[in-house]
Amino acid sequence: MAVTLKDVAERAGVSRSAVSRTFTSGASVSDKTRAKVEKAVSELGYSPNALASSLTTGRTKLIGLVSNNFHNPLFLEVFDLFTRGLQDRGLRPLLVNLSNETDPANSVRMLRQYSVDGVIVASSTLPPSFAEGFRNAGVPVVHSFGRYTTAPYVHVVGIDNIACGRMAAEALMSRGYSRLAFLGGPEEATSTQDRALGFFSALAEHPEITASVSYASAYTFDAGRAEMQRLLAADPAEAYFCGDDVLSIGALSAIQDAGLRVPEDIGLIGFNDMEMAGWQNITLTTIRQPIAEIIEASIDLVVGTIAAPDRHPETRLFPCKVLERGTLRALKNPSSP
Amino acid sequence: MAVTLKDVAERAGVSRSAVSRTFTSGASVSDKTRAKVEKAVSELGYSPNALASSLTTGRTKLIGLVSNNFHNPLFLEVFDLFTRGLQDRGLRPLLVNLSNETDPANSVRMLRQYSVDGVIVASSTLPPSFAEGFRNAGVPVVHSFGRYTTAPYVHVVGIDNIACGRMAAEALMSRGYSRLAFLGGPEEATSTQDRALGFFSALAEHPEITASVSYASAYTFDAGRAEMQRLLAADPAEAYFCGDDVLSIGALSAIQDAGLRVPEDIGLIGFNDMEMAGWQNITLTTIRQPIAEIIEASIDLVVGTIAAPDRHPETRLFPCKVLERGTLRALKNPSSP
DNA sequence: GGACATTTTGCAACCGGTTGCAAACGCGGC
DNA sequence: GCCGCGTTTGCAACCGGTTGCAAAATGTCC
Repeated sequence: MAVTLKDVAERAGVSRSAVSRTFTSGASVSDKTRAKVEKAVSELGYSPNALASSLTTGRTKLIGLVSNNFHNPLFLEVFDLFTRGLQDRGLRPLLVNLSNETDPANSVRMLRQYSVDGVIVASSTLPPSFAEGFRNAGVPVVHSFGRYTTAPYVHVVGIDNIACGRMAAEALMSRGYSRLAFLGGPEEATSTQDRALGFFSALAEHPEITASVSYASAYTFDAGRAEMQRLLAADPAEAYFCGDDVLSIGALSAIQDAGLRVPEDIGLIGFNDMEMAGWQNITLTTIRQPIAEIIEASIDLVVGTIAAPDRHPETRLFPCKVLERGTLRALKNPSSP
Repeated sequence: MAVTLKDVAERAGVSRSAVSRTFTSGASVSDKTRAKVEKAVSELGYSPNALASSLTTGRTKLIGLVSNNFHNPLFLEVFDLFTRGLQDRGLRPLLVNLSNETDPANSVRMLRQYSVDGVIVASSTLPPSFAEGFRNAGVPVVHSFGRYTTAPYVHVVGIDNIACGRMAAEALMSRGYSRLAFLGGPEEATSTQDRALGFFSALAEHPEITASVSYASAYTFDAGRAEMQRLLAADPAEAYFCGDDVLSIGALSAIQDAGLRVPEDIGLIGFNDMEMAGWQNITLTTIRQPIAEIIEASIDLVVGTIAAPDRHPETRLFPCKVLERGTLRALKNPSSP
């Protein structure tokens, strides 16, 4: 059915090796045979079987793209960038959805069966041990959107969540809010832990500022809204740093429904800068995570590690910045008290 | 480096065939050798190379998942369902992002090089010819979210956009709106064309109802908002059927910013029912597209066609229904005029 | 214990490519 | 025409599995 190397060779009247060599760059083929082969190839519509060749070359150009984040709109952008970035380098993403999978070993086994050249774990909620599973199996791996560690065991690309927490605290203080709060995602998410850490460490130097903390049950609209409703019923703070944009939008809707004005009555700063945060019916002030750079670096790292497997694990963190929109008051004039 | 069949065979003291057979169901192996093999397997940590076996079996269990829809949040749900559905059947999605690719032939070639068992084209904006490219190459293919045709050349799974357009028109009329309009997506999208067709055909029987039409430049928030602003500046209709939820939300924001009330001043019905449509700050009345069923059927069809390649191309359309939320007035009592 | 049917096993060929190696070739110089 | 050199070519082995086939082992029945 499918046309193979042998068919082409026979048609062109050359050996199979000759055909193979016309397809591998750097091999020695005379112009004459190359021409014969190319003629036969186009007549027959041949294209080489990548999987068969991977058997001998040991390279499949398959990259496992593993994630458990199929509910955060930000990740649609992430998948878009990953797939295009990989394609541009001639690599193919084999997508693995971890949503209903708890045992990393299964994914490791599966991806090894397909002898992927490398793996990208794209998730801020998976534990580092997950990516390490691949590393232990000898598969080049990068943990994207992962947590910073001083002694990394796998490549990590992401942001400094602690610094971001600090940045959020400073943004709120510099706008004159003094009763602050952190509304985190699930307490067990390392991203939430780190952001809380940074947030409160920045506040430590400002005893005049009060701050409280609470956690939504998930990085979702409903969880953010529910938690904010609970907070409003008690004693709400003046400004909130929310763990995530989706959460923020949920919180925002609760505040608006309560008849309070944003940013006059309550200020809000989100995290991620997903596309929707900029929509004119939301205009969420948020901290932008440079996902394009993170993804670019992740791909670079995985490609580099495929080429040099013994390469030292590396951590690359990218700076975030506050994106001014409509849910925080204007900056206080720094010269006035 | 990697442990192979041969290693296991030597360790277990049996032939390579014996090892292979313990892994293929239905093959005859004695309990004794199976035990020996399994012992060796677990000692060595062996797992069979799926790609090597695909060479002889002709099955890779790889499914090309092709899409150009990486900006509509609905498609994150779509990818989630597809990847999980495929995984549950032991299939692996090889994701192809068509966003910067115009020539279908490239994708066809690439997916054939990886000898995928089948392809799912998930897009409402790609022309039928795209999916046909795979069919012509002898690859089982299903066009998900595709357009209905009476003489299908490939499997198509989706909805009846014409019926949906009609449904939207009826929803608006039954709520007492009489100056209607269709605000479509890009005019060249077949989904938009069909919905317009249905919409206006339902209106044809009601001369007392007036209706106009316009098109946003894309299925995006900004495009919806911009087009609605333009409409508001002229002579806006009383109720709009929008081509898509994202578009609707853009339009909604324009209406609200203009100080008009929804649904009192202007009614709005969207399309798709993406997660966000149900958020309490949106509460968009919309027509729900049963994506879970569509995806389930798509996977069934591609699996079925892999098993029986000569199977006749089939079209499966699923019914949509209006989802009552907050952007249309309440139903008019049918007994009153 | 022997004849026969049934199961289990290993051999060897094959899937579609790649690649080391040695033979064949082409070419310039004598 | 012959020699020596660098290129090009085909052979054959190999990558990691599967599978048809015949031989070997096992089981059954008398």
